[in-house]
Amino acid sequence: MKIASWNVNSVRARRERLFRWLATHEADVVCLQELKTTEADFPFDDLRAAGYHAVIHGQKTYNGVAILSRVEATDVERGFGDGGVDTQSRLIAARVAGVRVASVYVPNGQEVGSEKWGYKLAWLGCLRSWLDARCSPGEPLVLCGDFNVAPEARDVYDAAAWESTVLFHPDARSALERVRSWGFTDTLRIHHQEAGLYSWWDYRMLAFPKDNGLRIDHILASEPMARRCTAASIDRQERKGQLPSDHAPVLSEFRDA
DNA sequence: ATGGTTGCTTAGCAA
Repeated sequence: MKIASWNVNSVRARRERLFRWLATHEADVVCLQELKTTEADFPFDDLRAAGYHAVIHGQKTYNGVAILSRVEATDVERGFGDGGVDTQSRLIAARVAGVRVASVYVPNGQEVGSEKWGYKLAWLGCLRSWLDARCSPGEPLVLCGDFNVAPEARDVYDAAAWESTVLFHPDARSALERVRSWGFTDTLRIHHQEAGLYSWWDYRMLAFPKDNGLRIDHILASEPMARRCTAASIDRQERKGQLPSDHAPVLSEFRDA
């Protein structure tokens, strides 16, 4: 099973690129983030024609997450399901061919110390609570998405400079580690140890040509899935050319149970 | 050096 995760930064703006990418990579499951649209404007019909079912937790203008799958998903959950205060569409989970898949868009946090920063750290705490309450480390589970946090210095082009920002601040890294330590393995690091593997580059300041990137998109696997992980990669190619997303897709492959 | 770019929505915000 080939599983991908991609922050498309508007599914409408990325429509052509998305369909071209799906046809090229033939993933079994694709988690999307930052749809920036509701179900009304989501291309369900064209995706069906391309061979994908889709379940989405949409939102107008901001956020929005989806799971595309060759096999139809069941047991769909939208949000933390706690009847709580979270009005932003940042989590969808479902079962696909015996594997539980979650697509998350963690808040960016904007500026350390801001209200949005507090929301980011609280949201990551809610994600850990959701895992504790609704999931088991012993089940086949993959948690995919834009976490808006780079785990380690080797995931950041200039760690010292980025440590004071929301994407690599020690408090953000601690909050991410608290999620990971629930029982996940970072699948990219099963297969690749080198520094400089990035999934996001700022649109500004020639960040991509200079390779000033960070690895903030992750496919985390529970132990039963980590054992089955045979490959992991980042599709840096997709960041090139005219009007790309600012994120590259990340991919991991899993052998059958 | 608070710049620079993209998307949504239409002047300003979010990333």
